[in-house]
Amino acid sequence: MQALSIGALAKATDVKVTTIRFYEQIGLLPQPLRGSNDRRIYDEQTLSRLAFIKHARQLGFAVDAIRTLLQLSDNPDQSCEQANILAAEQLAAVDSKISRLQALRGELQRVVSAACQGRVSDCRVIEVLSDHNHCAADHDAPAALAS
Amino acid sequence: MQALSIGALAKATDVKVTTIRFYEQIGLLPQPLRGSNDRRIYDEQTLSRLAFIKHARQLGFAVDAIRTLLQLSDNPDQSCEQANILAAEQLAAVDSKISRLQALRGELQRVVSAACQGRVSDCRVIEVLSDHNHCAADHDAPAALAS
DNA sequence: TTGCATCCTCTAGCCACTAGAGGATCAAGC
DNA sequence: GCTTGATCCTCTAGTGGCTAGAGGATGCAA
Repeated sequence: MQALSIGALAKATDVKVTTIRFYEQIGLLPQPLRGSNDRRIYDEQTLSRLAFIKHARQLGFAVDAIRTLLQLSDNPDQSCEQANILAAEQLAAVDSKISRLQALRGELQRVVSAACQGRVSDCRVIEVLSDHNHCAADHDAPAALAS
Repeated sequence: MQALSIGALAKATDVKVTTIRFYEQIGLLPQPLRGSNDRRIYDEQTLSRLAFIKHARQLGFAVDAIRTLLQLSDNPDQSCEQANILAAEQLAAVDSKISRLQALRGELQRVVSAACQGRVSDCRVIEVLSDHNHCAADHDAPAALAS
């Protein structure tokens, strides 16, 4: 059980120092011990917790979902039904994002293949963007997903 | 050439009133004429411009890219090379998002299919999240893309 | 005239960070 | 002992692309 500085924890988990402080601020990580110099001191339990958080974020879980997952993982006697639900929801969300992006991709592909060498006045890219009727299919991807 | 209120423009383009004002504020839409009551008055040119913006946003173009595209479309004598470049970049970005999400999906699929009926202490979902070594492949999707 | 819809401006909130100011402390080398 | 540079601290503000709400003015129909 060795003590880690915030920098060492950051290196060990590949999570930025500022992000670690942020996670503490929003309550994903507990308030750590402090040395006499006021610096944060972490143990390996926090390292595991941060690794868990990082992994869940990489899988696209929102902070609120991670909060729930952490709470579950802190109470091993609870039913894990909620964990299953959260994971299934996340899978569905990713699926829906993928299909939206694929529709988008088709549309963009058509825009790109219309590329021209001339002036804007003849430019198919601009033209296609100007006129939605050029579109083969509806594409209503919300900005947040598409960007 | 009929005059439109902001509400009418919103309805015609399916863009929210507040979003229209926001686009004006960040300079995507010009400052419109104002009636004696200080209300905004739009013409059909602005309607086209807003439709253009909306379409580009649906395709995932960032506001800065849209600014450039609009400037091109305002100057039909310019070369459209830049429009081609922007479209190609956007396609590449979407492609990369799709492949990251697909990697994610595989990972999540494994998490979900590990769903159990028992207690958290036996829960594969939590366990897989706890230990990155369970992962078949690396997945480093930045949060912004994955969420 | 009443009442509701629409409009106005301005400010703050969303998410998950990220960056920077302005300063304290530490560790290594001379 | 002194310098130098890395690391740490807190606090505030910025990112993108909106969205929501306060607090009020105006328009329009019954």
